[in-house]
Amino acid sequence: MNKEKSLDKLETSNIESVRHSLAHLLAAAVKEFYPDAKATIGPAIDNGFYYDFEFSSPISDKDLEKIEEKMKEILPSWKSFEGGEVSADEAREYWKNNEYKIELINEFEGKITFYKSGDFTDLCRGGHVADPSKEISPESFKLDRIAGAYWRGDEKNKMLTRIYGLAFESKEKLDEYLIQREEAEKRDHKKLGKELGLFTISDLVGKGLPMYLPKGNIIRTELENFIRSEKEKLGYSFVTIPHIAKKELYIKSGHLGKYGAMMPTMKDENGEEFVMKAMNCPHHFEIYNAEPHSYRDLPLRLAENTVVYRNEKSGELSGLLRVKSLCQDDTHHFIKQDQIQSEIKMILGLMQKVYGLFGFNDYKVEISVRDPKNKGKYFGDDSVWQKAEAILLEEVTNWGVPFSVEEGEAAFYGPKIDIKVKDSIGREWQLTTIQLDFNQPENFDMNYTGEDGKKHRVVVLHVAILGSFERFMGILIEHYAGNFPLWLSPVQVKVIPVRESHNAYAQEIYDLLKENGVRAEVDLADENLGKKVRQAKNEKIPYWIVLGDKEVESKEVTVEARGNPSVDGGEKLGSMSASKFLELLQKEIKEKN
RNA sequence: GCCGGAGUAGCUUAGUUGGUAAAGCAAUGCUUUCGUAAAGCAGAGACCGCGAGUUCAAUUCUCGCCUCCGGCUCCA
Repeated sequence: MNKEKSLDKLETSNIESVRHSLAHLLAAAVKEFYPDAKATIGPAIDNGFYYDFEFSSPISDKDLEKIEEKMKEILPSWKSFEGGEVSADEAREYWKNNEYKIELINEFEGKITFYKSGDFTDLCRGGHVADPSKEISPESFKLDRIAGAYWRGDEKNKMLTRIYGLAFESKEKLDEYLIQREEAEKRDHKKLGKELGLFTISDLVGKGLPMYLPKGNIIRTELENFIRSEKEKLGYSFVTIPHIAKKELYIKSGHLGKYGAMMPTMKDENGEEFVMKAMNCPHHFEIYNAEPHSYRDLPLRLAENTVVYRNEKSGELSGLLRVKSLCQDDTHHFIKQDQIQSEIKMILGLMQKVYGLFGFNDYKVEISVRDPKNKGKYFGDDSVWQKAEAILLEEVTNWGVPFSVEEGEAAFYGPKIDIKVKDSIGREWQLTTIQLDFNQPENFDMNYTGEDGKKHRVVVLHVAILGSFERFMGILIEHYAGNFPLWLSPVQVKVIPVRESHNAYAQEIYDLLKENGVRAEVDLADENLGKKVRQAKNEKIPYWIVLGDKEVESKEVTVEARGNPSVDGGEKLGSMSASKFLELLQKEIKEKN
């Protein structure tokens, strides 16, 4: 066991060396075609490597093929990586035409090292394979795509051209990855959303403004009802707010100063400026302040499923995952300081219940804390922060899941717990967020009367469990590959008569299902059974019932289930009375599994 | 916003070295009445993303714009 583990580790570090070595090879090949291209940096990444260049004229995808061929041509001549150390002056002289390398050299403290393979020398701290010609198979890597990337990741800097490559231990692993990626793309929520009639985005309405089609709206409504009822069980109070507010509200909250560019504004006939809400906190604060509060009222949890509007950078918008209008399952918890811990425990409990129900196992937990080197940019005193961070840490530790602590990622008003889930092509999206806020209670002067009869400051928790219905649904579509569990399925049962003469019985069964709250459809089309079954399967409907002479005579229904969607053919459940089937459906819908 | 790619019937795609477009599926009509992943036939359906320019002629070439995809940056 131990031995295996250490072997794995060795392999991992070896593949990193391979990927890093390939980045050098890529730069060498690029230099062959574009001698004046400036190579900047080129690290190994998860599935391969990349290298950023400044080209004097743009290159495109079509150029990748020849560069890849050149890499394969050079590879056999690379028998080693020879490293060495140089002085800063020598290094500056060698890379005198490359301002990017010069910038790096000027920043280096300590040794400056370079590595040479074949005719190509690069500034590099090391980590290569000993003999590329022997240790790298030309079949195990492939240039993937081309992209723009700012120098040092800063949008104020010049945009460079990044070439991404894929690299694995073997050709087989590379092929496997490519097939996997292809499979993942099939469950893309944008593609399935269209195929299954879930949502649409109209150019005329505007980009980033998705609209739910009837079937998608069923899923959304079910999600909304679900999260509402879970919150109501825990004693949350639901409220409703308007979607615009006077500019002054956001000046007071500080949002306008910080995020004004992302908040659409409008003027009324008197010239008064209103802002479309991009967050709900200030409205909920005003609801809190509408009445005096006693310590006996706390925790007070104001919840709402409500749409916010955010002007995102246009290149960022993507299907349901990044949009301009999104409905949050937002909650603001108004609590006493000594309730922070129990409240977070409760919220994490709710979150685990929700994630568990959907079978989300592949998520990342982050605790975002202050940047310890820059405490000044956060609100509140040290002791409260330390306490708050300790509580988050303790609660997440108790939970027992792996997590990372992200320094400097806290909100200016407090630390937070963020949960990120991957989409079908591996990108991470934040869903749940739990934020501890000591700033806005001061700002909005939010108080309660304590046992001692004196005024005390409340603490606010900003919480969204699903995050936004849009993003959650996007992730859910990909997670289930469109095969939603029964309770979420837009169409739960399709009634399929074998021949026209069975239509009346089919209609009768359909009516029965509808009357009992089952979302059913009846397929009366003039088509053969095979085609109707095929359609039901393509529509990813969980159950369909086939009705022919046999069923009409026995007064039963023959039930088939979608079963395991990855294998052909449904799962035949046999014949039963309609009432028995209805009972099974209602049980499954209720249990939501 | 920036870099690269793309936009042809509802969908998936073909095509034109410049002469306004082809197919399958879907939809419609007729035939067929069928027991488990696509029955047959027919007609219809396209300002070839939008706007300019070049040309006798532009879906095709050039420019601008819009939208989408991947990436960068950002993300209360």
